[in-house]
Amino acid sequence: MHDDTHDVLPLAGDDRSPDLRVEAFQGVRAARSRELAEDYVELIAELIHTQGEARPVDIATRMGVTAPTVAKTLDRLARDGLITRAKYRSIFLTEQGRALAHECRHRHEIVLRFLLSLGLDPETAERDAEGIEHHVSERTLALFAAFVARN
Amino acid sequence: MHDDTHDVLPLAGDDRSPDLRVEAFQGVRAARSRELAEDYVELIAELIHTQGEARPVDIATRMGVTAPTVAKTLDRLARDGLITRAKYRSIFLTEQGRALAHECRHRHEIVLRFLLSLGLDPETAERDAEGIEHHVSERTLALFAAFVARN
DNA sequence: GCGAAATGTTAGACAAGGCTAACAATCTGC
DNA sequence: GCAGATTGTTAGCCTTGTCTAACATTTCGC
Repeated sequence: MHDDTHDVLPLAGDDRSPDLRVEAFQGVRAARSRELAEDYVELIAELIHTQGEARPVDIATRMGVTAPTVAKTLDRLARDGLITRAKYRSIFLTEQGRALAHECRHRHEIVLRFLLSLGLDPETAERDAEGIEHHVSERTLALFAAFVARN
Repeated sequence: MHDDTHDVLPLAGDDRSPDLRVEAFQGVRAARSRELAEDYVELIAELIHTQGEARPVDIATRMGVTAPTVAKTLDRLARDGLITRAKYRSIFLTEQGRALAHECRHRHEIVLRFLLSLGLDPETAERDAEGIEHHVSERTLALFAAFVARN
Protein backbone atom coordinates (compact mmCIF):
# COMPACT_ATOMS: atom_id res chain seq x y z
CA MET A 1 0.00 0.00 0.00
CA HIS A 2 2.69 2.44 0.97
CA ASP A 3 6.46 2.72 1.10
CA ASP A 4 9.11 0.07 0.63
CA THR A 5 11.44 -0.09 -2.33
CA HIS A 6 11.08 3.51 -3.39
CA ASP A 7 11.11 4.71 0.21
CA VAL A 8 14.06 6.95 0.86
CA LEU A 9 12.58 8.02 4.16
CA PRO A 10 13.87 7.36 7.67
CA LEU A 11 12.22 3.98 7.51
CA ALA A 12 10.28 4.90 10.60
CA GLY A 13 11.27 3.13 13.73
CA ASP A 14 14.41 1.34 12.66
CA ASP A 15 17.11 3.78 13.48
CA ARG A 16 16.91 3.04 17.17
CA SER A 17 19.77 1.53 19.09
CA PRO A 18 20.64 -1.99 18.00
CA ASP A 19 20.75 -3.09 21.62
CA LEU A 20 17.05 -2.54 21.84
CA ARG A 21 16.47 -4.72 18.82
CA VAL A 22 18.64 -7.45 20.17
CA GLU A 23 16.76 -7.28 23.43
CA ALA A 24 13.45 -7.46 21.60
CA PHE A 25 14.48 -10.56 19.65
CA GLN A 26 15.86 -12.21 22.75
CA GLY A 27 12.61 -11.43 24.52
CA VAL A 28 10.66 -13.05 21.73
CA ARG A 29 12.84 -16.14 21.87
CA ALA A 30 12.36 -16.37 25.61
CA ALA A 31 8.62 -15.97 25.24
CA ARG A 32 8.54 -18.66 22.61
CA SER A 33 10.23 -21.12 24.91
CA ARG A 34 7.61 -20.45 27.58
CA GLU A 35 4.60 -20.60 25.26
CA LEU A 36 4.03 -24.31 25.19
CA ALA A 37 4.32 -24.68 28.95
CA GLU A 38 1.85 -21.86 29.41
CA ASP A 39 -0.64 -23.38 27.00
CA TYR A 40 -0.38 -26.73 28.73
CA VAL A 41 -0.83 -25.55 32.30
CA GLU A 42 -3.68 -23.30 31.25
CA LEU A 43 -5.39 -26.21 29.54
CA ILE A 44 -4.69 -28.59 32.41
CA ALA A 45 -6.21 -26.15 34.91
CA GLU A 46 -9.25 -25.83 32.71
CA LEU A 47 -9.64 -29.58 32.34
CA ILE A 48 -9.37 -30.12 36.08
CA HIS A 49 -11.97 -27.47 36.59
CA THR A 50 -14.46 -28.63 33.98
CA GLN A 51 -13.82 -32.38 33.85
CA GLY A 52 -12.61 -33.03 37.33
CA GLU A 53 -9.27 -34.29 36.06
CA ALA A 54 -6.71 -33.71 33.35
CA ARG A 55 -5.97 -36.73 31.18
CA PRO A 56 -3.34 -36.87 28.46
CA VAL A 57 -5.88 -37.95 25.88
CA ASP A 58 -7.95 -34.82 26.44
CA ILE A 59 -4.91 -32.62 26.23
CA ALA A 60 -3.93 -34.32 23.00
CA THR A 61 -7.29 -33.83 21.34
CA ARG A 62 -7.62 -30.24 22.47
CA MET A 63 -4.09 -29.29 21.48
CA GLY A 64 -4.33 -31.14 18.20
CA VAL A 65 -1.20 -33.24 18.74
CA THR A 66 -0.56 -36.94 19.25
CA ALA A 67 -0.40 -38.75 22.56
CA PRO A 68 3.37 -39.33 22.56
CA THR A 69 3.95 -35.62 22.00
CA VAL A 70 1.82 -34.88 25.03
CA ALA A 71 3.69 -37.47 27.09
CA LYS A 72 7.03 -35.97 26.25
CA THR A 73 5.87 -32.46 26.96
CA LEU A 74 4.35 -33.51 30.28
CA ASP A 75 7.69 -35.00 31.26
CA ARG A 76 9.29 -31.64 30.65
CA LEU A 77 6.62 -29.84 32.66
CA ALA A 78 7.17 -32.27 35.53
CA ARG A 79 10.91 -31.79 35.29
CA ASP A 80 10.33 -28.02 35.47
CA GLY A 81 8.16 -28.33 38.54
CA LEU A 82 4.88 -27.26 37.00
CA ILE A 83 3.00 -30.55 37.32
CA THR A 84 3.20 -33.88 39.09
CA ARG A 85 2.27 -37.15 37.48
CA ALA A 86 2.39 -40.88 38.01
CA LYS A 87 2.33 -43.56 35.37
CA TYR A 88 -1.13 -44.14 33.95
CA ARG A 89 -2.59 -41.54 36.29
CA SER A 90 -4.03 -38.16 35.51
CA ILE A 91 -2.10 -34.94 35.93
CA PHE A 92 -1.91 -32.48 38.82
CA LEU A 93 -0.60 -28.96 38.91
CA THR A 94 1.97 -28.00 41.50
CA GLU A 95 1.58 -24.76 43.40
CA GLN A 96 3.87 -23.16 40.85
CA GLY A 97 1.87 -24.63 37.99
CA ARG A 98 -1.35 -23.38 39.45
CA ALA A 99 0.08 -19.89 39.81
CA LEU A 100 1.25 -19.90 36.20
CA ALA A 101 -2.09 -21.21 34.98
CA HIS A 102 -3.89 -18.50 36.84
CA GLU A 103 -1.71 -15.79 35.46
CA CYS A 104 -2.07 -17.14 31.91
CA ARG A 105 -5.78 -17.41 32.18
CA HIS A 106 -5.91 -13.82 33.37
CA ARG A 107 -3.82 -12.61 30.46
CA HIS A 108 -5.82 -14.67 28.00
CA GLU A 109 -9.08 -13.23 29.28
CA ILE A 110 -7.90 -9.67 28.98
CA VAL A 111 -6.45 -10.11 25.50
CA LEU A 112 -9.60 -11.86 24.35
CA ARG A 113 -11.93 -9.25 25.77
CA PHE A 114 -9.76 -6.52 24.34
CA LEU A 115 -9.99 -7.96 20.85
CA LEU A 116 -13.74 -8.36 21.22
CA SER A 117 -14.01 -4.76 22.40
CA LEU A 118 -12.20 -3.67 19.27
CA GLY A 119 -14.98 -5.30 17.30
CA LEU A 120 -13.36 -8.57 16.26
CA ASP A 121 -15.56 -11.62 15.70
CA PRO A 122 -15.32 -14.26 18.46
CA GLU A 123 -13.68 -16.95 16.35
CA THR A 124 -10.85 -14.78 15.10
CA ALA A 125 -10.52 -13.20 18.54
CA GLU A 126 -9.99 -16.60 20.10
CA ARG A 127 -7.42 -17.61 17.51
CA ASP A 128 -5.48 -14.37 17.70
CA ALA A 129 -5.63 -14.22 21.49
CA GLU A 130 -4.05 -17.66 21.67
CA GLY A 131 -1.06 -16.37 19.80
CA ILE A 132 -0.84 -12.88 21.19
CA GLU A 133 -1.24 -13.59 24.89
CA HIS A 134 2.31 -14.87 25.25
CA HIS A 135 3.83 -11.71 23.83
CA VAL A 136 2.06 -9.03 25.79
CA SER A 137 3.99 -7.19 28.49
CA GLU A 138 2.47 -6.18 31.81
CA ARG A 139 2.32 -2.63 30.63
CA THR A 140 0.48 -3.47 27.45
CA LEU A 141 -1.87 -5.76 29.31
CA ALA A 142 -2.77 -2.89 31.63
CA LEU A 143 -3.58 -0.70 28.64
CA PHE A 144 -5.71 -3.46 27.13
CA ALA A 145 -7.59 -3.85 30.40
CA ALA A 146 -8.17 -0.12 30.63
CA PHE A 147 -9.49 -0.06 27.09
CA VAL A 148 -11.88 -2.90 27.81
CA ALA A 149 -13.09 -1.14 30.94
CA ARG A 150 -14.01 2.05 29.17
CA ASN A 151 -15.63 0.50 26.10
CA MET B 1 -15.21 -42.04 35.66
CA HIS B 2 -16.47 -38.49 35.75
CA ASP B 3 -19.50 -36.63 34.53
CA ASP B 4 -18.40 -33.86 32.27
CA THR B 5 -21.89 -32.45 32.15
CA HIS B 6 -21.88 -30.58 35.41
CA ASP B 7 -20.18 -27.38 34.43
CA VAL B 8 -22.12 -25.15 36.69
CA LEU B 9 -19.70 -22.33 36.15
CA PRO B 10 -19.39 -21.00 32.60
CA LEU B 11 -15.69 -20.29 33.10
CA ALA B 12 -16.05 -17.47 30.62
CA GLY B 13 -14.87 -18.26 27.14
CA ASP B 14 -13.99 -21.92 27.36
CA ASP B 15 -17.20 -23.64 26.50
CA ARG B 16 -16.73 -23.12 22.80
CA SER B 17 -16.30 -25.95 20.36
CA PRO B 18 -13.09 -27.94 20.81
CA ASP B 19 -12.47 -27.83 17.06
CA LEU B 20 -11.97 -24.12 17.33
CA ARG B 21 -9.40 -24.58 20.02
CA VAL B 22 -7.54 -27.16 18.05
CA GLU B 23 -7.55 -24.85 15.09
CA ALA B 24 -6.27 -22.01 17.24
CA PHE B 25 -3.37 -24.05 18.57
CA GLN B 26 -2.51 -25.36 15.14
CA GLY B 27 -2.56 -21.81 13.86
CA VAL B 28 -0.20 -20.73 16.60
CA ARG B 29 2.18 -23.57 15.78
CA ALA B 30 2.11 -22.65 12.12
CA ALA B 31 2.77 -19.01 12.96
CA ARG B 32 5.64 -19.99 15.19
CA SER B 33 7.28 -21.93 12.41
CA ARG B 34 7.08 -18.88 10.17
CA GLU B 35 8.30 -16.38 12.73
CA LEU B 36 12.01 -16.76 12.29
CA ALA B 37 11.86 -16.60 8.52
CA GLU B 38 9.77 -13.46 8.75
CA ASP B 39 12.17 -11.80 11.17
CA TYR B 40 15.10 -12.65 8.94
CA VAL B 41 13.68 -11.41 5.66
CA GLU B 42 12.42 -8.27 7.33
CA LEU B 43 15.86 -7.60 8.77
CA ILE B 44 17.60 -8.46 5.51
CA ALA B 45 15.39 -6.05 3.61
CA GLU B 46 16.16 -3.36 6.12
CA LEU B 47 19.90 -3.97 5.97
CA ILE B 48 19.90 -3.84 2.19
CA HIS B 49 18.00 -0.62 2.38
CA THR B 50 20.09 1.09 5.02
CA GLN B 51 23.53 -0.47 4.52
CA GLY B 52 23.40 -1.30 0.87
CA GLU B 53 23.87 -5.00 1.55
CA ALA B 54 22.95 -7.69 4.05
CA ARG B 55 25.89 -9.47 5.64
CA PRO B 56 25.63 -12.42 8.00
CA VAL B 57 27.63 -10.62 10.66
CA ASP B 58 25.14 -7.76 10.79
CA ILE B 59 22.24 -10.16 11.00
CA ALA B 60 23.96 -11.98 13.83
CA THR B 61 24.60 -8.88 15.90
CA ARG B 62 21.11 -7.51 15.35
CA MET B 63 19.37 -10.77 16.08
CA GLY B 64 21.58 -11.46 19.05
CA VAL B 65 22.70 -14.91 17.89
CA THR B 66 26.01 -16.39 16.74
CA ALA B 67 27.29 -16.52 13.18
CA PRO B 68 26.84 -20.28 12.70
CA THR B 69 23.21 -19.97 13.75
CA VAL B 70 22.73 -17.33 11.10
CA ALA B 71 24.46 -19.46 8.50
CA LYS B 72 22.25 -22.42 9.14
CA THR B 73 19.11 -20.33 9.13
CA LEU B 74 20.12 -18.66 5.88
CA ASP B 75 20.56 -22.09 4.33
CA ARG B 76 16.99 -22.88 5.23
CA LEU B 77 15.75 -19.58 3.84
CA ALA B 78 17.59 -20.29 0.60
CA ARG B 79 16.14 -23.78 0.49
CA ASP B 80 12.70 -22.25 0.93
CA GLY B 81 13.21 -19.81 -1.89
CA LEU B 82 13.24 -16.61 0.13
CA ILE B 83 16.85 -15.62 -0.46
CA THR B 84 19.80 -16.41 -2.72
CA ARG B 85 23.35 -16.55 -1.51
CA ALA B 86 26.83 -17.55 -2.61
CA LYS B 87 29.72 -18.54 -0.38
CA TYR B 88 31.37 -15.57 1.30
CA ARG B 89 29.00 -13.18 -0.45
CA SER B 90 26.23 -11.06 0.95
CA ILE B 91 22.59 -12.04 0.81
CA PHE B 92 19.86 -11.18 -1.66
CA LEU B 93 16.13 -11.53 -1.39
CA THR B 94 14.21 -13.38 -4.06
CA GLU B 95 11.00 -11.93 -5.40
CA GLN B 96 9.16 -14.08 -2.91
CA GLY B 97 11.41 -12.96 -0.09
CA ARG B 98 10.92 -9.35 -0.99
CA ALA B 99 7.15 -9.80 -0.98
CA LEU B 100 7.26 -11.44 2.43
CA ALA B 101 9.55 -8.74 3.80
CA HIS B 102 7.22 -6.07 2.56
CA GLU B 103 4.20 -7.69 4.09
CA CYS B 104 5.99 -8.18 7.41
CA ARG B 105 7.19 -4.64 7.53
CA HIS B 106 3.69 -3.45 6.87
CA ARG B 107 2.30 -5.57 9.67
CA HIS B 108 5.07 -4.53 12.02
CA GLU B 109 4.43 -0.86 11.35
CA ILE B 110 0.74 -1.14 12.02
CA VAL B 111 1.14 -3.12 15.21
CA LEU B 112 3.79 -0.72 16.45
CA ARG B 113 1.75 2.35 15.66
CA PHE B 114 -1.28 0.77 17.22
CA LEU B 115 0.55 0.14 20.49
CA LEU B 116 1.88 3.68 20.47
CA SER B 117 -1.63 5.01 19.83
CA LEU B 118 -2.81 3.11 22.88
CA GLY B 119 -0.30 5.09 24.90
CA LEU B 120 2.51 2.57 25.27
CA ASP B 121 6.07 3.83 25.61
CA PRO B 122 8.24 3.33 22.49
CA GLU B 123 10.63 0.77 23.99
CA THR B 124 7.94 -1.55 25.24
CA ALA B 125 5.96 -0.99 22.06
CA GLU B 126 8.90 -2.12 19.97
CA ARG B 127 9.47 -5.21 22.08
CA ASP B 128 5.84 -6.24 22.15
CA ALA B 129 5.31 -5.50 18.46
CA GLU B 130 8.16 -7.84 17.62
CA GLY B 131 6.34 -10.68 19.32
CA ILE B 132 2.77 -9.80 18.43
CA GLU B 133 3.17 -9.08 14.73
CA HIS B 134 3.40 -12.74 13.81
CA HIS B 135 0.13 -13.60 15.48
CA VAL B 136 -2.19 -10.97 14.14
CA SER B 137 -4.77 -11.95 11.54
CA GLU B 138 -5.69 -9.78 8.60
CA ARG B 139 -8.91 -8.92 10.27
CA THR B 140 -7.28 -7.81 13.49
CA LEU B 141 -4.67 -5.87 11.59
CA ALA B 142 -7.43 -3.97 9.82
CA LEU B 143 -8.98 -3.06 13.15
CA PHE B 144 -5.61 -1.93 14.47
CA ALA B 145 -5.08 0.23 11.40
CA ALA B 146 -8.54 1.75 11.77
CA PHE B 147 -7.85 2.54 15.39
CA VAL B 148 -4.57 4.21 14.55
CA ALA B 149 -6.27 6.24 11.84
CA ARG B 150 -8.91 7.69 14.13
CA ASN B 151 -6.65 8.42 17.10
C1' DG C 1 51.00 -6.96 -1.52
C1' DC C 2 51.29 -9.13 2.81
C1' DG C 3 50.00 -10.23 7.37
C1' DA C 4 46.56 -9.54 10.77
C1' DA C 5 41.82 -8.77 11.67
C1' DA C 6 37.32 -9.53 10.40
C1' DT C 7 34.08 -12.33 8.46
C1' DG C 8 32.12 -16.72 6.85
C1' DT C 9 31.69 -21.76 6.88
C1' DT C 10 31.78 -26.52 8.58
C1' DA C 11 31.39 -30.00 11.94
C1' DG C 12 29.29 -31.67 15.73
C1' DA C 13 26.60 -31.30 20.06
C1' DC C 14 22.18 -30.63 22.34
C1' DA C 15 17.25 -29.58 23.64
C1' DA C 16 12.60 -28.84 22.10
C1' DG C 17 8.75 -30.33 19.83
C1' DG C 18 6.67 -32.92 16.44
C1' DC C 19 5.70 -37.77 14.33
C1' DT C 20 4.82 -43.28 13.78
C1' DA C 21 5.04 -47.94 15.35
C1' DA C 22 4.83 -51.11 18.89
C1' DC C 23 3.74 -52.43 23.36
C1' DA C 24 1.55 -52.00 28.21
C1' DA C 25 -2.01 -50.83 31.34
C1' DT C 26 -6.58 -49.63 32.47
C1' DC C 27 -11.42 -49.48 31.89
C1' DT C 28 -15.93 -51.14 30.19
C1' DG C 29 -19.60 -54.02 28.76
C1' DC C 30 -21.31 -57.91 28.81
C1' DG D 1 -14.11 -61.66 35.27
C1' DC D 2 -12.56 -61.49 30.82
C1' DA D 3 -12.18 -59.65 25.94
C1' DG D 4 -11.92 -55.75 23.41
C1' DA D 5 -11.61 -50.83 23.35
C1' DT D 6 -9.45 -47.00 25.14
C1' DT D 7 -5.71 -44.83 27.02
C1' DG D 8 -0.79 -44.32 28.18
C1' DT D 9 4.11 -45.22 27.47
C1' DT D 10 8.46 -46.28 25.12
C1' DA D 11 11.55 -46.28 21.36
C1' DG D 12 13.23 -44.15 17.61
C1' DC D 13 13.20 -40.82 13.91
C1' DC D 14 13.04 -35.96 11.99
C1' DT D 15 13.46 -30.78 11.81
C1' DT D 16 14.40 -26.47 13.95
C1' DG D 17 17.19 -23.46 16.36
C1' DT D 18 20.74 -22.73 19.36
C1' DC D 19 25.70 -23.26 20.74
C1' DT D 20 31.26 -23.94 20.59
C1' DA D 21 35.45 -25.15 18.28
C1' DA D 22 38.08 -25.26 14.34
C1' DC D 23 39.09 -23.86 9.89
C1' DA D 24 38.71 -21.00 5.41
C1' DT D 25 38.31 -16.76 3.00
C1' DT D 26 38.14 -11.99 2.38
C1' DT D 27 39.28 -7.37 3.57
C1' DC D 28 42.11 -3.77 5.51
C1' DG D 29 46.12 -1.27 7.11
C1' DC D 30 50.27 -0.02 6.08
